[in-house]
Formats: sequence, C-alpha cells, structure tokens
Amino acid sequence: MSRPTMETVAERAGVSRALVSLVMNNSPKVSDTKRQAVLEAAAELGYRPNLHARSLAQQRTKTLGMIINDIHNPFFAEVVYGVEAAAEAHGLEVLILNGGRDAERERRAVETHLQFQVEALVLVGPKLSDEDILRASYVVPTVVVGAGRTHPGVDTVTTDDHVGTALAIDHLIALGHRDIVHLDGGSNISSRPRSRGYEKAMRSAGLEPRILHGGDDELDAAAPVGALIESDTLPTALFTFNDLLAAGTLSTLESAGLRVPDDVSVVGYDNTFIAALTHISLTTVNQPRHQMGELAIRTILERIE
Amino acid sequence: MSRPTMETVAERAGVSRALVSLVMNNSPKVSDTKRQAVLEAAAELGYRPNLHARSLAQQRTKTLGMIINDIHNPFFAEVVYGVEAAAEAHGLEVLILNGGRDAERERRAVETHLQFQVEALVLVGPKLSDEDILRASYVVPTVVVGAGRTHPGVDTVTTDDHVGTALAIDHLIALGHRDIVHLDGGSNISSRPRSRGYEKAMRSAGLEPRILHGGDDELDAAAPVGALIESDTLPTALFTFNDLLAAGTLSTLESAGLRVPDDVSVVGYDNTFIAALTHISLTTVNQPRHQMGELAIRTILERIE
DNA sequence: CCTTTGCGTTAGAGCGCTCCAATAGTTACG
DNA sequence: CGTAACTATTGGAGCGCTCTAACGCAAAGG
Repeated sequence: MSRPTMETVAERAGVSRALVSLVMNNSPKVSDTKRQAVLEAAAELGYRPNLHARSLAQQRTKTLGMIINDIHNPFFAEVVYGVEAAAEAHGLEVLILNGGRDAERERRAVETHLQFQVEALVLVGPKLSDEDILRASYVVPTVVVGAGRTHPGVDTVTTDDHVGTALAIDHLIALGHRDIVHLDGGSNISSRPRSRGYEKAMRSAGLEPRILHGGDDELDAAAPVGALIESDTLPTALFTFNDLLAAGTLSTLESAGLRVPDDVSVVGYDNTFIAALTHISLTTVNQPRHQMGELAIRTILERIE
Repeated sequence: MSRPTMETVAERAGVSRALVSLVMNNSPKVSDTKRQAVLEAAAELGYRPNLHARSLAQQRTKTLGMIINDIHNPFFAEVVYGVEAAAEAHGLEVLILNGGRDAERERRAVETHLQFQVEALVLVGPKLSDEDILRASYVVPTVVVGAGRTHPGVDTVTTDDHVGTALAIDHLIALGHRDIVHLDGGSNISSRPRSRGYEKAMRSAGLEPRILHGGDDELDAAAPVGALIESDTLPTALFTFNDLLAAGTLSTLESAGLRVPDDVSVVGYDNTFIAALTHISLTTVNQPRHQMGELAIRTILERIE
C-alpha cells in the first residue's frame, strides 16, 4: 500500500535524496547520466511526489481555492473555465469546492480551503455575508466574482448591473412594453443591484416598477409567477434575475397555457446556453464569464505580489 | 504573513505542542482548564491547523478526488451533490477538478489528485481511455460514475443504458413513430452502450436504425441536425445521447422553422432540469443522479476497507 | 508509608519533501 | 604544481503536525 518516496527512488538510482529532488524539479545542474538514472528509477517504481510534503517544505502550495455558489448553474461553469485557463498559465492548481447555495456550507468551504493553505480565494457568486468575506480576506487574498457589492480590501470582478438592467428594460420599452415586472434574485448577492437598476430604469422611463420575490434557481419561479398569473395582474413583460429563473418562468407560464412571447415576454440575465436553447422566446443580458474568470485571477496575482 | 502554528498556540496557552494537538482533535483526555486555555489562545491567534502537515503526519488525507467531465453539464452537478452528501457523512473532504471535456486535461487532473494523495478517485463521465482508468485504479480505489463500460477492479455506477434506451424507443413507437433517428454521444464514454441499446430496440421492433454522429454538448447538435434537415430525410422523431444535445437539437430545429413536437419529436437522456424547462417539447429518460453519486461513495468506501 | 493504578501531560521521533551549506571532483590559471 | 573557481552531489536541518512511550502526580489499596 505504501507508496514509494524519494528515499526509495534515491536508493534504487544509487544517488542521494537531494539529487532526486533536483531532478523532480528539473534543475539544470544535474548531469544527464544521473538524471536518466533517477527518472528511470522513478518510472519503474511509479513514484509520484507527495504534494503535502512539498507544500510543507516549500512553505507554499501553488494552489488557489475556488468556491462556486452552485455547480448546477451554468453561469458559474464558464467562470470556472476562465479561472482555470488563467491559473494554469501561471502554474497554479485550482481546487473547487461546491457552495451548494448555502451560506453555512460556503463558510465551511472557506475554512477547508484555508486549512489547505491556498494562496488565494476565488468566490464565485458567494452566498456569504459581507463580514465573512471580509474576514477571509484578512487571511488570504480574496476575489469575488459576480457580486453586487464591493469591499475595501476585497477585489471584485463584476459587470455593471445598472448598465445591464438598463439595457434589458430599454430593450423592452423599445418593443412597446410598459408593464414590466421584475422577478428578483432573492438572497443572492447580486439581487439588490439588479433590482435597483431595474427600478431606476423604469422610473427614468416614467414607469412604475413592480418587483416580485424570486430566487436564483429555476425552481424559484413557480411560486411567484404562479401567483402572478392567478392574481390576474400579468404584465406584458417579465424581467428575471437570471437565466435559470427565466427558464423556470417560461415553464410556469407555458404550463398555465400562456404563450411566450405572444402573451408575455421574458428577459433573463447572464446569457447562459439556456437562453440559446429557447432562443425564440428568451432574451437575455450577456455577461462575459470567461473574461471575468480570467480577470479574477489576474487581479489576485497582482495582489499576491 | 506567516500564520500561527501549534507551537505558537502552545506557547501562548502555556502548554506543550502535543496538548494542543489533542485539543484540536478533541481528545477526551484533556482537562477542561487546559482545553479552554488552548481554545482561547487558538481563537486569539486565528490559528488554523495545516492540513498538509496533518496529512503528512497522519499518513492519510481523508480526501476524495473527483473529476467531472464538464462542470457545464447539469447532469454532473447532481452527481456531485450526491457524492458530497455521502462523503460528508463519512468525514471525507471532496476535491473537485474539472475535466473540461478533454482526455488530456483529465489525465493531468488524475495526476494532480494522486499527488494530493487522495484516498479514492471518483470519475464522473470520464473521457479517459480504459487504460488510463485502469492504471489509476492500481494506485488508488477508483469508481466511475455514468460510464458505459466496466472493468475488473474498477467499480462502476451506472444505469442500464439498454433499459433506458429501450424505454425511450418503445415510448416513441407507442406514439406511432416509425422513423426514429439517433444522435449519438460522439466520443463520450457512454455513447456506445446507448447507441447499441437504440439499435437493439429498433431492430426488435422491426425498424431500421439510423445513427448520426453527435456529441455530448448542446453545440454538437447544429452540424448533424442541420445536415439532416437539408438532406430532406428528416425522421418523425430524434433520440439524442443526452439532454444537452437534445436542447441543441431543439434550437437547430426551431431555427430552421420546424416545430417540436408537431413536425418532429425529440427525446433526450438524463432528465436534467433542461428537460423540465422545455417540458412541452422534450421528453427524456431519467437517471437518478443523486443516488448514483451516493452509491459511488458507498462503493468506494467498501473497497477502501 | 510505600506501592499501584490511572489520568493528564509532554518529549521526541518521524511523515516526505526542499534547500542551504558543505563536500568532492574537475578544470583553469598563475 | 599549488590554488582558485567552478560544477555536480550530498548531508542535515526544518516545514507543522501526529503519535507512541514515558513521565509526574494524585488518589486508592495493602
């Protein structure tokens, strides 16, 4: 069971442990003869360096900790790809922990990452309280992706929700809509700025805002949209917090026999592939997720120095 | 910058390093007085145990490595939740690495996990070759979730693709369909068994199978479906490898002005939330992802013993 | 009163690695 | 030919923790 260590390899190759270390980190000052011998011995034994031991000795882990609000939301997936691409370019490993749409689980995930001595923390759409985020940032450089609020000392990568929402509302107004209801993001960190943006855009167009409590998941739409339908105060357009919620809205509307966009228009947010799927009936606001992920890493690297 | 260690805490609390260790692992044989003193000192210093040091000393990591084919596919997300739930119940940490739909990246991810000394490997819908999987299984207990093939020595958690596909095809036949085309999973590990199942079901119903090269992503549908439309040999029903591909198929069909299910029916696989979104037009075959994830962990734990 | 038992506590070795300082071995140079 | 200047290699300390064996000390037993 016990795996080969440097000692084993060194013995087999007839060299010292230190030399094996040099070879493993491909130092230039090793003779070709010995290098070959070491590599051969390592291959034969199936040797694999122990990252824990290395981290301990090196006093650094070359590892980033990322926490994703919810792996089930396709919005986050592309951020991950962006983060990974940038991190890889810098020789950093990215460990992912799933937040599971739950602040408590996220808090534990932060703790785990810190115990793993990650060199930076990337929080994607965190559910965490501002205080928790701030506290983490004292321990390790922290960057938040896609959050609505900002903190001194905590870098934040996000698109301007005011611009995004204004874009959506203006689009709807241009199409002739006057009665536009917003389904907000519930407890999601980006909910406030977006609903604020919605309000502002509506008011400046001389329209009355109407906000319903939504959520950030496709399942969160059924209740509010269902209630809306029953209340007989259906607007001509619905603007939702994100694409997932928009998708749920579409389902609920269609189940009730309503047609989109004939009876009511739906606009989402994020431009995930979900919007493309139902392209005929769903409009959305784009977010450059991949770039956001890359930017997050670049920001964090600057701070590490 | 340098974080407090056990030594620091011990000093501050006026005890030995060993005692701090005992407190951290809440051993029962520590007097309440000292325990309080240690906990207090730890809190004041913001002490956090170093997992690398612990793993090294303990000679075990209590960590599982999970590799997900593609975080962007909602099918995998729920498997993750199942795995996490079960792992948590056993006090194991789950580290996620993204395979990125690329065998080479997955191979590197396996290597990383092994260097992290994970105690088991969970491969979710791997792109890896059978040989790579087998090789990994020699080093550490390995379980594959949602794969079509099995290996001696490698546990596999999967639903019966033959049953699943037969279900789908029989359903379509019952609806009166005779011309049913299958869009396969391309290089995906589950592609073969599903297309085999399709073939078998078709043949036993006296129908001629027709298989198109698809993929496992919503973007993979455009080309084959587009070609199908142009060739003027459109069937009455399309059975796709998974829901993502089905979604892409829907989009392509609708863009071409075709209506689903009026002009053509589409059946997917996996029963992800995507199917629910477009519930009117998309039928799908269910897979109990959460249970699959849990089962994977239970299987692996048995093997560890 | 001394020995035994047992509990709370501690010293110290060791986990697998890195890295510095020291060493051996070569070549160059005055 | 002796010494300097490299180069390739090695020994050993140390990273932060756990764990075993030993220790001190109090209460219990003879």
